[in-house]
Amino acid sequence: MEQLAQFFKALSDETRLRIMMLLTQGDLCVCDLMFVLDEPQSKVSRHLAYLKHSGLTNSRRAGVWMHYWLKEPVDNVHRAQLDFLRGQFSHLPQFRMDREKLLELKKQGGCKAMMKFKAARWSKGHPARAKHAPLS
Amino acid sequence: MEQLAQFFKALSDETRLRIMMLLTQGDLCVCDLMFVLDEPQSKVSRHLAYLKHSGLTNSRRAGVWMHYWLKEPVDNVHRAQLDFLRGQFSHLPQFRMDREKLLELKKQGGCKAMMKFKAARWSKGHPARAKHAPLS
DNA sequence: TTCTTATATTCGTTTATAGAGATATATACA
DNA sequence: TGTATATATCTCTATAAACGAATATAAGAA
Repeated sequence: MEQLAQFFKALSDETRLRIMMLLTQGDLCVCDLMFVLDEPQSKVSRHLAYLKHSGLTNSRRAGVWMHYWLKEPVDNVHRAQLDFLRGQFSHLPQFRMDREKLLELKKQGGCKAMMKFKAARWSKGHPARAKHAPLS
Repeated sequence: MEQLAQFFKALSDETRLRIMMLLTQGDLCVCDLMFVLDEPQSKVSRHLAYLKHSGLTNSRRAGVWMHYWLKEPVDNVHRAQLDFLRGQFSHLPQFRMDREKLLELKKQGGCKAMMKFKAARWSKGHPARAKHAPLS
């Protein structure tokens, strides 16, 4: 029962819910998620760590990138949980929008290309990066 | 999505999970739950209030007793949530034990009779009630 | 009215969680 | 060696939850 409660707790945060629904589409790296969720890196990373500790995801390093994906179910309860997520809620507006944004991202070359784009924008004076902008 | 996250949060506590599973058996009063869960009154009452605020239960006063039951689903998401609970987890050991204890309670005359029994025990010196015991 | 009972709510404390921003780590590349 | 990048972790702050104990409320009985 503790694991069931922990599963529910892991899904009780909207950011983690969105992450889990996105991971039903396949494995993703942190910057994919940063882009789709439009949330800061430390936030995304923290929630990914939470999901991993809850036994819902696995991760693997691929060079500089960390890839996360849904762990294979370890028992019938776990399997029922994942089926529930996948089957019942994918039509909710937020999840649908997230999926579309992810699709668009992939179409444009994935997060690698997108990060370059953002970096370019930021170097032109994005306030959160101003201190890293060229001095002249 | 907020309501989905709230549903998960409501079920992320083991006491509330046990209460929800017990309510799938029919409506119950607070003292039924105190007996089955073996938890103090304020704790049971607090979690019942939480479930009600989360939109998962309804309640009705019947004399001195408050009865709680599962709210009828208000939409398809809600219905899926309840089906999920009912369908997948009733075999887990804790829930099974709780159900058996509830059955036993009902067989013995319900919480009304049981409270009398406990009161009798307590008046003989149960530490938690010692201050209410007769002085001589 | 007063007493008892079933339940709700408040109080004080403790622990958990979420967040932003800063810093640390690990890999790749020059 | 650096240096840049992707990610993880830490620090600090704020808010939410959970708990037991105590108190309040509401209904019934005496």
